[in-house]
Amino acid sequence: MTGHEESGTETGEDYKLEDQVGFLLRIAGQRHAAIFQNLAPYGLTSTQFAALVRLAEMGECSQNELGRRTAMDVATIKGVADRLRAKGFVEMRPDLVDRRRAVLSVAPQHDNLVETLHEAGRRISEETLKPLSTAETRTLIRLLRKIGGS
Amino acid sequence: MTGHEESGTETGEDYKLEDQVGFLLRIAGQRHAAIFQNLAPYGLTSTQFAALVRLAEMGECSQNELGRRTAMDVATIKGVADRLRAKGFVEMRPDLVDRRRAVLSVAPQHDNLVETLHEAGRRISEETLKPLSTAETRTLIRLLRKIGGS
DNA sequence: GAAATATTATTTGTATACTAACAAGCAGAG
DNA sequence: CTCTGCTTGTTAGTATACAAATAATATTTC
Repeated sequence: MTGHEESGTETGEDYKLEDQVGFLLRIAGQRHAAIFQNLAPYGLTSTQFAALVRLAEMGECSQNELGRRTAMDVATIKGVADRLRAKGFVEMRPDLVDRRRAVLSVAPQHDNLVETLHEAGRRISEETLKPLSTAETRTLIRLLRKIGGS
Repeated sequence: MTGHEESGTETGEDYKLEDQVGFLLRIAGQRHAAIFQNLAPYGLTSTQFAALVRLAEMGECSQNELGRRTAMDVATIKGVADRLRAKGFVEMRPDLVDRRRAVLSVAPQHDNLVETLHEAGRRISEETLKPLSTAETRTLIRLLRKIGGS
């Protein structure tokens, strides 16, 4: 049942799953997720981390805008924001001007939180990129950004 | 509230979310998933596609082994296999030798399925890699394989 | 001001993806 | 043969991720 090479015709330029971008992207993402889980503070997941870092950068932000700035769907950012609120990292108050909006902000009691996050983030990226040289790292970042659409 | 640069000390080598591998991997994966959804035949998802291609390659295979060969967890491959069976692409029969096992195989009525899958797979990879040159493509594949752990 | 349009947040449904726990079966050591 | 350890498949729980639909509110256009 190994017959994917019936004859010597040119149609059989065999398709290798292991060489496809999508497959490799998934596997690289899996390894990164595993590293993240080991090194991220407070049990934050990768998306929770991203949303929190971005929110700290912006000070205050509506939920949907935070989603757009972290490449998350409206449904996804809702779940992430809910869990960040449940963990006490994020606060929510109604917007007095636009009554549709809820304004998110980082809970004030976490003062050096941002520094902790940045440091952890750097370690996580470093560990993920450990198999690469400095030049390769720069190249990978550049190419990933290109196929991501920017 | 933009204060992440309190002074001119060297601690403020600012952390850019957009430059982190994990963030870029997620976004690249999102774009690939969108392309996949547009070009994949029979409404197959990326993981369903991978499992099906691999199973066709192997002829027959236990569920767990198929998972290992496609980089999927036992819990993940179960869901994928269930959905492939529900769609009629995959059949399951008990293993007579090892009574724990269930042997999976591609349903026989889909004869040119593999060719269709390979062709679609090539188009999907091509579209995903469209922003890159041929040399860049080769480099990306190589670097992704490296950080994926092989 | 009223109507058409857009935005914000929510909810439902589907599909990965992992952990952890479990039962059943298999294989080797003693 | 029995005990131990391993593999196989299943289930439950948590967390992305997206589509699609909905309700409430803003904005734009006339």
